[in-house]
Amino acid sequence: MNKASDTAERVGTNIGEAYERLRADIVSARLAPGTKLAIEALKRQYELGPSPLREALNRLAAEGWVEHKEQRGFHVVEADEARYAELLKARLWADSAALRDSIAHRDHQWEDRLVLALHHLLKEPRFQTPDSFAENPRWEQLHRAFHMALIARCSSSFITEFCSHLYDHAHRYRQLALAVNRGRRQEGGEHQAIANAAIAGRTDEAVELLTAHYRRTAQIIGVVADEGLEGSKA
Amino acid sequence: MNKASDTAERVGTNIGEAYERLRADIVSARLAPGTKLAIEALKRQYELGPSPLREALNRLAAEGWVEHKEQRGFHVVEADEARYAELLKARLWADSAALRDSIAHRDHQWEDRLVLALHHLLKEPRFQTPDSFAENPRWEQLHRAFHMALIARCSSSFITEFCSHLYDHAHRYRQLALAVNRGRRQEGGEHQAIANAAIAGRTDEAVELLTAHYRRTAQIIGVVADEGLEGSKA
DNA sequence: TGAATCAAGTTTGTCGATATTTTTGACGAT
DNA sequence: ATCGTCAAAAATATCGACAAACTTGATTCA
Repeated sequence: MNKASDTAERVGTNIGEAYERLRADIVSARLAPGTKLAIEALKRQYELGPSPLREALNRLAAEGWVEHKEQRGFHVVEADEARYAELLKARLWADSAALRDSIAHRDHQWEDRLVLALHHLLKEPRFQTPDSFAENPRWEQLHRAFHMALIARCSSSFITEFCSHLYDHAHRYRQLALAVNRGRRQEGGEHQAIANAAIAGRTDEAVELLTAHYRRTAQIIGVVADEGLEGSKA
Repeated sequence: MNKASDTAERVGTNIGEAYERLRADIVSARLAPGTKLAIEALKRQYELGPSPLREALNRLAAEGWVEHKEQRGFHVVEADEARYAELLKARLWADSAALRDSIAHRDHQWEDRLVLALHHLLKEPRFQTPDSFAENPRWEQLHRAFHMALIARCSSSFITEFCSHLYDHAHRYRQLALAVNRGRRQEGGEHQAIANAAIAGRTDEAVELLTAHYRRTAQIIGVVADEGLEGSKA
């Protein structure tokens, strides 16, 4: 009788719920880096038993969201500048490779999906209200969809999944920065330009624009990690 | 009283044991692709309770070793040629990038570690007995250590961990192939040549040799995946 | 014969309780 | 005061039991 709501909410199992909610709370920075995730406390907060929570935490640990030390519980993984620099390097690299391969394998279906993703993204306002600093969650969702659409035709799902993974980790840093930085990014048609180059098959240009896009984001977040990884460019 | 052995075996927690053993059984192909991993059966086989097993399975699911469907349990993930092709592409790309960066950041400590890893690898016989097809597990361990030593100086741990992950998945395919193929690979000094080029700072040559090494392995395993990923070379 | 239905059996997902380990905090010795 | 020791408290890891979901196989109807 703990699913007492009257709305039809057949979401799934409790472990699924525990996983989704914990993950969302970590990525959105509602759970700060380093926070201890004690089972007893989580049980009260999420109103779930220990088993679903522990199983969810194990999955999150494997995905790099929480750290697990035997007999010492789970902690939200730290987020410092050094880690962000490593994340950015991996991202510049992985997304460049994925985009190159995706463009090389492009087809009409990919193109259509990309055009739509861009269209929807451009229509959506980035911030909740014109003068708030809180991001519009719907925008974030469309932003993610756009970036995934770019690399959708990459021929190795290991790589696209890796990119997807890195995207989420980067998103966490963006959210963490928002809580401090309160800078409001204006990206003047960057997404449009990337999509145009990709669709036209101008691979080098598309990759260049995409990496510049990431580097600019990184600068706003406030990390100087411009060295880049050797060989990330063609 | 279930740790009744008299030998001092303080390995750790049960979830650690469940994780290690399940993982080892999957990677070594003792558990075939597609095998159902029913909790009740595992409880008997590994003599562990359901909680450690479920937690371990959740971690393995996040790492791509098992698939989990809600209310339908866990299965060892399938291993077909298409997946192997995608794995190989990711590997060619990721290891090339990691090796380039590692060489760019090389130092004496890295060099020494690499030389030692190579030395130990060359000393160890590859197969258990001269005419068996079963690989020597100690050799496999040293082989892994050698490949990790190559990319150890890569400046993004996200990438090295990704490579490490891909290595293990590739290892599983190697083990699966051994059960059928029984081909005995002779690699005439390939590792030596890669290490030499890397230490000498001949980046392009080292990457070339490494990718050739992977492609040759793939051919032996029997998959034609030579297209490669665009942009994997400098 | 073949498809659909339904009940029995099996398995998953979940909880509460418990043993073991870690952490806390008080106490006393240097 | 500082350090070390030890007991009390808290937290983790684990188990066994149970409810809900899925699977199986027998039975019925066309």
